[in-house]
Parts: sequence; C-alpha cells; structure tokens
Amino acid sequence: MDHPTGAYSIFFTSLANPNRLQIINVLRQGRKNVTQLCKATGFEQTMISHNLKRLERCGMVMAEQKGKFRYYSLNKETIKPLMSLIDSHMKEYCCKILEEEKRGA
Amino acid sequence: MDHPTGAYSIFFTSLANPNRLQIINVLRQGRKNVTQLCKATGFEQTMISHNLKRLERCGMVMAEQKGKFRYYSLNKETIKPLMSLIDSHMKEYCCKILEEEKRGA
DNA sequence: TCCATACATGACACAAATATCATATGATAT
DNA sequence: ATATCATATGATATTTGTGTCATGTATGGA
Repeated sequence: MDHPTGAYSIFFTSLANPNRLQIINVLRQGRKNVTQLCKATGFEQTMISHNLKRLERCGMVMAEQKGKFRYYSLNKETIKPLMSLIDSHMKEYCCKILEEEKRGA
Repeated sequence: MDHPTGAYSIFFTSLANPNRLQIINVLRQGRKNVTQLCKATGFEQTMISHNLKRLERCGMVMAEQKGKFRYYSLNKETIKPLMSLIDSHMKEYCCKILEEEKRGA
C-alpha cells in the first residue's frame, strides 16, 4: 500500500452502500440510462444520479451521452475480478455474515 | 452478484476507513499484538480493539492468543490481491482522486 | 490472593454519509 | 419559443459510522 489510505478509503466507501451495489448489479446486465436504472431498481431518479456521480468519480462506471439519454456502463475490468475475489473470500471466511444476511438480520 | 448486497456492503464498509486501512498496512509486515499495533500507529488501544473486531468479523484478520497477548495477522489470501487489484484500477481510472490526495485535498 | 498488564465491551457524543426535496440544466419535438 | 422529457445539482434532515470514555474480563507474576 504505497498510496495514502485516504484514496483507498474513498474507493471502498463508494462500494460500501447497498443501493450503489444494487445499481452496479443492474449495470452488470449491460449499459443503461438513468430512467432504465430507476425502473430496474425502484429508486428515485435523484438518488440514482447522485450515486452514479460518485461511482463515476471512482472510475467504477463510465457515462456516454446519446441524445437526451445518458448511458452508464460498468467498468468490467475492475468490477468483475473484484466481485469474484470477494465472493470467494466470503465463501471461505465470512460464513457468519452471509448467514445473518440470509436470515435477514 | 448472487449474494445480498448487504453482505458486500458490510465487507466494503470495513475497508472504507483510513484508520482501519492503516492497521491493515501495519499488519502487512507480519502479525502483531494490540500493544504493538498501538505503538506502530499511535492510535488508542480501545480504538484498535474495536476496529480489529470489525476486521475480524469480515475475515480480514485472524486472532491468536499467546499467553497475555493476542496476536492479529492479516488474511493475505484476500488482502494482497485485493489491494493490487485496486492499485491498478486507481492508476488507470482514478487519477483525479490520487492527485487530490497528494495535494492534500 | 492481590496487583499489574493486556485486551475487550458498552454507551454515548460527535462526525460523516445518505436519501430526499426543491430546483436547475440540457436536449428534443412541436 | 416553449413545453416536455431526461438528468444533474444544492441544501438539508436524518440515518449511520466513529472515536473516546468508563468499565469489564482474562492472564500471569509477586
């Protein structure tokens, strides 16, 4: 870890939120504009935009303007290996957390 | 992402804090007990313990009792690839954040 | 047994993050 | 031009996270 911890902190904080993770999850299917993300998640438009901005700042998503619409796509280079890394970590070391989650704790 | 987003959220939140990241950073040198961590970081004992508990819950660190002392060691299986993944992500996509950090923004 | 050391836990005040509300901007069509 | 749809931005109340203080528990030595 040769960078200041603050940079990491910003990065992780962006992923440390269930709503943002859900947005990310929807974007895994492919790029979507804001309205589509609203429908897919059930979240409000302003909330989506705020959160997308944050994800964009960290390079997790990229935006592309198409007429009236603004399409967001996932940075799969990072997200995919990151998520599978954490998946396998959780399976091995975080049984408790996963069980709590499943029970709805 | 086949797990509930809450589990990921707990995981990332644990890494989304400069003090915890600093603890992790010290543990990279090798296992340490609480007192050693206090000296190395300059943090208070209670704070260290609280944060270690949190990291332990997520499987980021493991504890081992040795007489009066309790040694914590890093789960390198996860931390090492995780950090290098994020390092390369940052270098490629987060130039802005890193510059802000260096300027002390 | 008593004391000191090492560490953990609980409660709470403070700080940061978040969603929401109101509003602004930007694009297209009429 | 202006009305409408799509999205962004700013301010703020509320929720969540954090460090600290006070205190508790465990271990080992005198």
